Amino acid sequence: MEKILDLISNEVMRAFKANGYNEKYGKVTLSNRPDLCEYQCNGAMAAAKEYKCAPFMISDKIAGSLKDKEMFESVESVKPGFLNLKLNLEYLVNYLRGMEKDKERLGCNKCENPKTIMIDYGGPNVAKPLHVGHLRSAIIGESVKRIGKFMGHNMIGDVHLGDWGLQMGLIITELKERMPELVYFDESYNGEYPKEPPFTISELEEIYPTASGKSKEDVTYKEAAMQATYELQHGRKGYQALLEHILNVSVNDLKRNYENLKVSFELWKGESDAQPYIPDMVQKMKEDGFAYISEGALVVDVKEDTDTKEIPPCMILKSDGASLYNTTDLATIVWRMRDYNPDEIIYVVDKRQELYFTQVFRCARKTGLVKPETELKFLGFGTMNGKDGKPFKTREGGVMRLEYLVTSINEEMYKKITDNHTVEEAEGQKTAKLVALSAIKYGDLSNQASKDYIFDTERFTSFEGNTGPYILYTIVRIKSILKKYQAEKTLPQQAEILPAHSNSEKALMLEISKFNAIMENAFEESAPHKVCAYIYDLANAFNHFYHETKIMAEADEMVQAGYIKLLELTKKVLEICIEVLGFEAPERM
RNA sequence: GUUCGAGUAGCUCAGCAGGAUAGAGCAUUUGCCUCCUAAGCAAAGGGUCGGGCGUUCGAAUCGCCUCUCGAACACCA
Repeated sequence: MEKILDLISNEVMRAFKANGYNEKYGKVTLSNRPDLCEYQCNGAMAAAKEYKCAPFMISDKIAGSLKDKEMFESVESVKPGFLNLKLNLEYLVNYLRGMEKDKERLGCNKCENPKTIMIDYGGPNVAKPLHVGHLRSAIIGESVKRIGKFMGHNMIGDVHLGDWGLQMGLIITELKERMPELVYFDESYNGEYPKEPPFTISELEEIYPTASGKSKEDVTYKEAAMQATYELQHGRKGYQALLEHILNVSVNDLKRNYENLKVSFELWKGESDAQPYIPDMVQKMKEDGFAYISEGALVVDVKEDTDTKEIPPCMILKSDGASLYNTTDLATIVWRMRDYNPDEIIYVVDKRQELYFTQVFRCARKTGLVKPETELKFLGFGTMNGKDGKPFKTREGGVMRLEYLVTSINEEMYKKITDNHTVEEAEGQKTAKLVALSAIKYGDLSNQASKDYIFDTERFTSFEGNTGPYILYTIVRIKSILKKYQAEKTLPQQAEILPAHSNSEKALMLEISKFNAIMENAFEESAPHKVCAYIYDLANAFNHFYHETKIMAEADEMVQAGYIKLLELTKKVLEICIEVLGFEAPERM
């Protein structure tokens, strides 16, 4: 369906044109004076300059020719030159009926030209637990992906594991010290390696920090780790078998953690998957004359004439010939283009890496790794801070494990729920998990991704105001009425949404009608927070209506049935929205 | 130092292709459960939109200057 704002704009633009003015002045916006009107057009004041006359002369004329249009309930021309518009009830109701008919998408058209978009939003390291630093990337990336999918794009999420480099060597070295008898360390061994990993995830999570600590103090240990890394990367069989185990154990655990957050990835690729592409890529950059030696390192110039600041060259190989993060990221682009040929790649990464990614993107473009029209988008997010405004830490000052954070909020939530109601243990736990997740995700997503934000556990778990739980509560209220209605009667065949009986009902309808425009805009700007702001408004509008309207007590069957239809539509809109945000509502709470 | 970002109510944040009285939530104060879940609704107080200058009929929004804070600035990822 066409967006309602466009339909209105088109009508007003036609009126401008019909009166001999440039139609561009007919653009309509949402009213910022809801007490006066629902939509407004300020074009007359801008047009006054061009046509050298008083603004209200123009707005009067336009109002005159719009007055009889069935779209509007009222059109007023006000003082300097505002056009204040109110939508006709029938017109609005018809629009909602149209939305309702489109059961899956509620009138939100899929995009005309679906794109293949890869989205890189994980970045967890193998053998290290997820910590709060991984939260934003996961939450924002997942939501952007879901919004894209809803709009009809082919979205491919890639976790992009940190599974390459010294950390692997460190783990192997530590394992060797602890269990030198393992066959993986026997170079003469030729048989099959055991299927069972020689460690559990919790052992692995302890091994890495231990090894990392040792390597900082003990030079020999570090050298051993570097040697192990080298041998691993050059095909030592036993080590590669160990790497398999490390990956499997670690990835299983990561998947479990991400599942708890309702985050999933289409691809579980890692930095190691990019390594095979490096030699050819580097070779080609040299042959094509892009890469040259500067201060010993192999670099590609990426500065442009329009730069307002110095953009250092993109380094491809260190002066010792080793590859680095840039190399891996560029090589990752190589396989992504080769295997998926995406129209766009989105990186959901800490915003502090912006300059770095500017270099990588420019280098990829300049050296022809991507097509000229391939979009490389940096979606930087800000830091998650504690209540003191400084980066989020545990009470002891360490990095908080994500699992711990989630569990503690789950428990907090369970307490609140059981304080308020008596619920069965199992249902209470399940509800607590859903509500907790909404608190965490909404708390994050309702902020603009690019800004730092304060993760205030108390605020997020207090459930008042603009929070995830408030949204869920609204949905639960609707579900509750619908259930009650269904228990008592069946919806008449001819039931339809009827023209609003009150201001609050119309206000609710107006909110609902914005749905497709919001989704489209949220996708275009990769901005989940717009969806949050929308459902908050929608939930407010509903609660206002709910408070004024006794739905179950309504005597007129058809009026009541109309309310039920409106409630169903409201619920669907809310549910689609929280679905793209990445959480869901319980039946009761 | 250079560049980028931020500065809006006591606190956390919206608003920023210029528009009519700058909006929410929390906190504070006050009403509303014989009535579909009060995790709700209604209402009050609270602001020189960091400061200055400019463009404009009109600026939180655009331009310039300035102050404060944060971040980034080639061999880390």
